[in-house]
Amino acid sequence: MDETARHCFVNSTLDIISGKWKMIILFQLTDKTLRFNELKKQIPGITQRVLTKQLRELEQEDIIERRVYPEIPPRVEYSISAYGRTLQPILTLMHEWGALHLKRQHSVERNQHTEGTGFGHDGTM
Amino acid sequence: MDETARHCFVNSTLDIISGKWKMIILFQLTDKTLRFNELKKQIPGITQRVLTKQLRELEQEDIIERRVYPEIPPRVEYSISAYGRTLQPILTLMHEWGALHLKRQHSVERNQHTEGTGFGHDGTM
DNA sequence: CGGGATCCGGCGGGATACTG
DNA sequence: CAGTATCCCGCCGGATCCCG
Repeated sequence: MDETARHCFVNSTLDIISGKWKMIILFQLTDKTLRFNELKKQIPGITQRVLTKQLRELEQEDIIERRVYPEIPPRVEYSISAYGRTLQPILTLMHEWGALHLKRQHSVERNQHTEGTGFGHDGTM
Repeated sequence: MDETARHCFVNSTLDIISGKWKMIILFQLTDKTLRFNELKKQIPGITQRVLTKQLRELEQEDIIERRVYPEIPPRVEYSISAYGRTLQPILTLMHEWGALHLKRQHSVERNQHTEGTGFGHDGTM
């Protein structure tokens, strides 16, 4: 089970961070604690139902912490857990790679409509 | 566009490597070139249609290369591109984190059925 | 051999209304 | 305020058949 199923480990990580709004949620919570509606305001376009679901999934994996204050009206605060912070190196790498990738995509598009079929084959980025 | 949309870059990376069979495909191709049916044999459970689709998606992002030999019967070989190899640091990190995460999950399960409600709160993994 | 064409089910995500 | 409860839809992945 060494060479055989390495992709399983990668996929278990992917399962946790895959989700349309998970990344923006994690970024919002990296440096601050937020209440449910504060979080919702920071994420335009998301609905309560979906925000709740994504938060529950992250909470279930111990990536974030949910603290409920027994008050009226209710107050619920979300924050990143210590365990969740261990994801940061991965997210940093993915952030850098993604930025380069988008740049690369743009240059490819430019080449395609200026050269037609010609290719540089540089591949060195 | 610095603090605002970092998650977009991460998501652009996620979009590329997310896909039920992408990881196992990449691992199969890391150290060797494979023909279509060879690849299919190495990935039990996948269908031709889906394998073709995942390969096309990876090819479109320049992660893998597809070489067609104009022979009869046809021969098509797939291999990782130089650009695809730039993903390796990310995959390595995700592999390590995922392995630790699975271990952690197991210990949590053990604690839950031996202690019931008691929690160690160690969080130190 | 390496696909493409067609059909299909499940699930992630969304819109809306209601509630302790 | 911070959710649940319904209903709904698009898309990814799967099964099956056909083709140069």
